[in-house]
Amino acid sequence: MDMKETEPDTNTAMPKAFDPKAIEAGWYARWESDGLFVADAHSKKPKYAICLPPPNVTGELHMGHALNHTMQDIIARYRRMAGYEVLYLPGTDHAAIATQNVIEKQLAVEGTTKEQMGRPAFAARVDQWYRDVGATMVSQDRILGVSLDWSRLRFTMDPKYMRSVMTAFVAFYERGWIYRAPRIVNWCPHDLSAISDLEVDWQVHQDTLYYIKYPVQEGGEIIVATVRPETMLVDTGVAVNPTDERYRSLIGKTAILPLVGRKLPIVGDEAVDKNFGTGALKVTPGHDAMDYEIGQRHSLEIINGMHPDARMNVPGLPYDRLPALEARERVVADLKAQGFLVKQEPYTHEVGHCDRCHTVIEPLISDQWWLRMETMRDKALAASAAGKVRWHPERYERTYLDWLRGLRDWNIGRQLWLGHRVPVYYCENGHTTVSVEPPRECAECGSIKLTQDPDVLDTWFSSALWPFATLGWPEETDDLKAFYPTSMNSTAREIINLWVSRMIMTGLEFMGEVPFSDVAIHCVVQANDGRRMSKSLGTGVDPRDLIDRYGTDAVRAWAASVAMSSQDVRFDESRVEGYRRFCNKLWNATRLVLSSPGSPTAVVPGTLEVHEHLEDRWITSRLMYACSAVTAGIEDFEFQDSMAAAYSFAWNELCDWYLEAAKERLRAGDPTAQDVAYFCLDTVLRVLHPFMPFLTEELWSRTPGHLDYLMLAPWPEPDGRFVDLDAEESFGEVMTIVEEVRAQRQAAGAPPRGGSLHLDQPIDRAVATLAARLAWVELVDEMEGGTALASVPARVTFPSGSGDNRASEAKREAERTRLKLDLAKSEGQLANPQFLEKAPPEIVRKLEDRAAELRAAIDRLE
RNA sequence: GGGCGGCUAGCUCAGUUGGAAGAGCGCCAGCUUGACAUGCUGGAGGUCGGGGGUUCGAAACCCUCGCCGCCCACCA
Repeated sequence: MDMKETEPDTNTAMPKAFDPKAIEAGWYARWESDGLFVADAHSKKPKYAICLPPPNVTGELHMGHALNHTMQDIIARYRRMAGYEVLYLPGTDHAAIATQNVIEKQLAVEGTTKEQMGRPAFAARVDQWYRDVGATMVSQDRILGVSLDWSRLRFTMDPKYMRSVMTAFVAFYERGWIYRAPRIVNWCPHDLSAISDLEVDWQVHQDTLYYIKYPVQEGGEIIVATVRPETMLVDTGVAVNPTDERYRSLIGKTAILPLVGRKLPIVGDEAVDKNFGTGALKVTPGHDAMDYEIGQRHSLEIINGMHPDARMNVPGLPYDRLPALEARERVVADLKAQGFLVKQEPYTHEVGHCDRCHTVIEPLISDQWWLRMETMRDKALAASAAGKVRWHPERYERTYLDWLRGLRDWNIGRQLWLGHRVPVYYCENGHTTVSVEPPRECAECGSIKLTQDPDVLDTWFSSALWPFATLGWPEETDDLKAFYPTSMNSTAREIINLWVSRMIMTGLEFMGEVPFSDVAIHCVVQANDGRRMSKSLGTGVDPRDLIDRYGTDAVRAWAASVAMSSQDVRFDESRVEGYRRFCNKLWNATRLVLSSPGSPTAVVPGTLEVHEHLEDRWITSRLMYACSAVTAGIEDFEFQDSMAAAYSFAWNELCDWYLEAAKERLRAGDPTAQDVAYFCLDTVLRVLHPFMPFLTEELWSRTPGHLDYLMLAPWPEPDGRFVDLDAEESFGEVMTIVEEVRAQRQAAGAPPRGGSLHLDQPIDRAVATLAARLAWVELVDEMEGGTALASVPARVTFPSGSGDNRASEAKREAERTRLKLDLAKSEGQLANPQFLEKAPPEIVRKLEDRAAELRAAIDRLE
């Protein structure tokens, strides 16, 4: 924007328009350098703690971060103002598998691979990345105005944090919950690692279902169906449902595997679905989880038919070392040639992909580290039953509990190049030593020739410890004592099970208490066409672009207004723009009040008597309402309600009505008007500060008597003395009259100001004078003709057009029709005896009042 | 396969115990009104996804169907 447009006004020294860029960085730097974000573990105040969900150090702040960090910062700032000692702790996550993939992609662009670089060079590259990108992500939260305690910045690969991770591993190991065992796992052929069930991304595939004939040794044949014919090469059985009449006689017989010749026992197993395919299942225990279990039940042989890179491992067969898909084609061709392929049909199903590199997952047998979850699961279930964790919205508690109830052992080992190495050491004599610090010698035989297990831990293993590892656990630090359990956690619903559930379990296990009492799940922002926001689809919106164009406060206000409002929301830029206008509106409202002459009489706004003027009584009453509504919205995690209440108060009540009503008094330096205006501004800036920290701090600093920070100002408590329902009712009448006169004026084509209002019957004098003033008409004692109003017994005339031209008459006619229609509806309902009998009396009375008003209005118009 | 959420004005969304349908944007008309044209004023626009039911009364509660989206799940 051209700065010339915003030249200072001589009266106020405030530019005409709010320019976010001019103030944001300055305020953040001042808050930070004055230590306003730093928590004091020794404070006597009640504590409120939030550990920022550590963003993966894989890139940049996205929309999810913007929503989540805004939400948390709203709460952190609110709690500080409300008298709490707030710890809002930042950090980042090394995100082993995700980071490895990001860096591998960069290497590919550079024409190299991590294998070519070797481990040490790759590790150095990763360290450099963590330093650079970690710094970038920190700066992004500063731009967002997030009041994080940077003195306590944590990283999951920090030496202290690693010690926490090792301690947890050893503790689990010593409880006997960690074990190593071969099982079917989700194997990613690209990352050459196992991943957990939760890291598998299921995608719909259009595939082919092949029906293959297996001859039976004792005579006849059995036909099986499969989408992965290449796996038949390592089939070790055929299964049918024991209740299936078609196949019952075959159980116990032997099938001959085509192309291979292996003898396959035919077994009966309940797991087989009679209605799928032919009802007969080829059993491949080495490459399918269900087959593995069937195999276990019937002691079938397990053959591993695949190398880690998804090439076939079938020595002696022509398919050996072929990639799975090529092998599939060859197998199908050979089956067809030899007459074993009965038929093939299109088949739609879901196929697991690695959620980080999107490679198709191959289920295969692998020796892995497992963590038993039973005890922790039971403690977590008990904690929920005891109401220790409140979910917002509540329905997500069930999502969490359902998953928890079906929980199985967690595969915590990964075969990646980066991450926390498993603290397990082997000696040359085959002994195992598990210890937090690298041991000097074998615990059993004293051998000093030790090698560490090559596996690293699942990233989520370390994230699971976040709420207490960041506070120093296992040391009994002051922070840990002061701030654990923390108060709230908020995140995206997709990691409820991956992360939130595991924090609850480890928190209960190691700290004996749930890690936080509230969990808030924010919505997902979709692209404006309803698709997922993603960089690769080109549907992403970068929060920094928005901040650039609309300012941080507008983006935060928007984030607050959508984050908890529903499950998903489509991105609508016009809403962000709307909040930018709101910022500007507040800016100019402040400018108006500041331009009133003299200095405010009241040192503390809101301390003068406000009885004299109706508008003063009204706006202060509305202020109390708005103030309570904003507070309730934050307390209830319904930030959209807070924003709506503050917005409509500030714009539709304070600016549209109060400032218009009090403008002349302000210009005249009326102390009460100034007091009320400053009171409203002061309060609304306070309650908006958590949502729009920069603008509110700037405006507050410009209003008289504010040398300190708004950020440190107390949260306003509604004062019952200002609640004035009579004033609200009277002012409501003013608004009705003013709006009707305005409408009549426009219908008459009259100029914006001028004209007369005559009361045919007396009404409240204060209402009449205020209404006349706001409607720009003169209250007169005598009047000939004129246009009758429906809302009050009064007539109005305007300078030119005099209120009786055709447009005006048409409008009056339409109004009469509408009123009559309404009256007919009301009377109809009042004529219904069942309504009179069964509806609550106050509802009946309300309707009667309304009918009476309608009749009066119709009379006036006729 | 199970579960959850959504379907309200042209668009994006509010509507908390059932008691006269709302906002922002867009649209139309009028305003260089001494805070703001990032503004002000007036206005048009909705049988609240379809169909049943409960009730004096349903956008809201129940049933059912239809789309859209998400989560969970070892049916080849």
